[in-house]
Amino acid sequence: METPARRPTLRDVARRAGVSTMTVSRVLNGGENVRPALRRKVESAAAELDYRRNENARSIRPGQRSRLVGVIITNISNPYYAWVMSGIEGVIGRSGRRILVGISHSDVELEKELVRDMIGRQIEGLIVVPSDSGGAHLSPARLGIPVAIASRPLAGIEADTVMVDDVGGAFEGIKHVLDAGRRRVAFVGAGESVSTSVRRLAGYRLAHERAGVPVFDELIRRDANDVASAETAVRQLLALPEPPDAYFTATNRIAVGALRALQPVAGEDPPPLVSFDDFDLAGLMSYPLVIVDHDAPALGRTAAQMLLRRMDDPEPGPYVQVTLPSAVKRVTLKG
Amino acid sequence: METPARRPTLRDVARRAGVSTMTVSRVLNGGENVRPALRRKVESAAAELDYRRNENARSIRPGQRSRLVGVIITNISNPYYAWVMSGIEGVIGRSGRRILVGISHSDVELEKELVRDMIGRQIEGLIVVPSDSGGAHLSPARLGIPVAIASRPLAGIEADTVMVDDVGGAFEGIKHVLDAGRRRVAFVGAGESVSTSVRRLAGYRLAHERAGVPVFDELIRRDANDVASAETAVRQLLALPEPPDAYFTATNRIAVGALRALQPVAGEDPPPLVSFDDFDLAGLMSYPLVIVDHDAPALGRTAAQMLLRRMDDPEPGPYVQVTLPSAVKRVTLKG
DNA sequence: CTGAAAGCGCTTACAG
DNA sequence: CTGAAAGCGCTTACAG
Repeated sequence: METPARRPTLRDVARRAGVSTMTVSRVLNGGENVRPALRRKVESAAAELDYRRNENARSIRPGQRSRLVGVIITNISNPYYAWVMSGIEGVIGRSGRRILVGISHSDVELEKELVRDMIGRQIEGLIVVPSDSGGAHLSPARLGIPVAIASRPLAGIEADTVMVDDVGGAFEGIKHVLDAGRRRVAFVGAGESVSTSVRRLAGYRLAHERAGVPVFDELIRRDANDVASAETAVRQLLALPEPPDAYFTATNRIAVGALRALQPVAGEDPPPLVSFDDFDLAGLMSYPLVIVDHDAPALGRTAAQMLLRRMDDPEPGPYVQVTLPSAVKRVTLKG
Repeated sequence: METPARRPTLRDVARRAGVSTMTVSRVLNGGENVRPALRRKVESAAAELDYRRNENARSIRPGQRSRLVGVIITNISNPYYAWVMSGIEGVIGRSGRRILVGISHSDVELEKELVRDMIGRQIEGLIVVPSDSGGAHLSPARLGIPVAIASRPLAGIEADTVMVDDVGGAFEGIKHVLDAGRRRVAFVGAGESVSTSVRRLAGYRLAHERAGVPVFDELIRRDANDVASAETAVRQLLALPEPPDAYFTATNRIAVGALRALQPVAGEDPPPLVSFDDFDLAGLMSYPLVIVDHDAPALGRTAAQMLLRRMDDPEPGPYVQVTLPSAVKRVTLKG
């Protein structure tokens, strides 16, 4: 076993180079106003010791920025959020900042605790895919740092927000199957606490209203959150006396579950599936599909850009709300 | 515009509660040996100010732990790594620690920079899916903190390592199609720098050797890293004078690309596809598949557990190398 | 049970 | 160009 190996400090480097700590600090911060000879001495002393500045110590001085951004998402194992994260990381990483990541598992209490902890770690800004529609604990005014909200708008919170055109995308997708003559379109999504689902349901209703087609409550399932619960919900819809003649699924995970239930029993003219969000291999499925898609990495990139703008600019102006487009991307219905 | 809002400090709380900073510190650290009356005063002062301790300032004292773990992965948009991350997060989060995340994009220089930066931020431990097979910069002895390597073993590095039984899984999958009479099995994977691919190729060769079936170099493609490059490689294999009668793909992303090339031209008896890694909807594909699977979250969980053990135990003993099983999980070949 | 002093690793004025 | 002093927000001994 080696000894606990205290990490070298500024002072160690100074001692080794035979200069004051101030000179080392100057060299580390760009080396302005330091004689080249001294600078070289310091640089080689630092290299020999494998010295790495303690960023935490540095950042306790007021005015010093931590170069740390907090990102809280609800769920990392869902590929959709992984894509959002990828978009965030690209922008934040390129700005030379690091990411402190937290997973809320859609639990508001955990989300609050994550925020508090991150604030304690001196994040300069926060990007959140909120676990709920409420949330005064996410207010930038209260936290004292910029906040960008991704994916869902938050009631009564002043913060930059980016989301997807859920209503418009769902509307377009549903319209597609209504135009094709379908009259009993099922909605399979999550409950009222998931505001993307709420808005996609609004698009569903709107499309029916515009087309003058009645909505049947028995076809609306709001208890599907993942692959398994979606599969169950669709099986139950299939068992109705008068089953749906088309399906709308509010996320790609729900679409996967729905397909597991639908494909095995697909007959001559299977009820088409309208999926909000694309998924791998959608293009190879023999099952009739309408894919409503949007750009998940762009959601992350936009949130990150809004955050950086507000972090860098002391007078960034009023909060903005950006809605990214979502539209029917691919259709594999016959005819 | 509100004022820049200096965050409240220990001193602010002390002043408001009419006590010394020491008393506040004691209350914050559990409240042992503080008169209940004072403790309550401090607690309400802290609550009123919405005080949050500056963890960075706290952690500069020697002996104080940062409760921060670094995680570096090569790629976050690949669902496989998102699953690994999910496993890591579950274990680390439950231990009350936070995650500083870095994406190396398989770039060794960026990986080095990320490590250096994270060390500067006082991480207590590091989990890495390495971008390459080398890497003295990942040595725990050099870094002075525990390191857990996930997914690929690193030559000449003393560190806890967890990986998947690549050789065994590939062997079993290939054996399956050789037993079914296939004699020209293509290998589609990445190059020598991706050691999982290297080991899966070893399993491929071993299965051929054991079965006494020759390996044809023209059927081995090591230039597939993602969906698009895999699709291209398989198209070129299909154009060979004597095309393969089966395919092995080294990852699920490669499988998706291969399917895009194979399914549209599938005839009577399409060449079966052996995929290392499961993927969504594999169970619904009409294309003949052999799925070799392993537990990606378990890879992350195991790495995190190995790291925590070494972080908490000053004498954790010699480094361990854990190999998680991988086996044929599902077969949709006819007959 | 409570607090004044010293110090963690670094940087910001301020002298020279 | 260089460094001694003071201080960031916190905690660790040490007195009382």
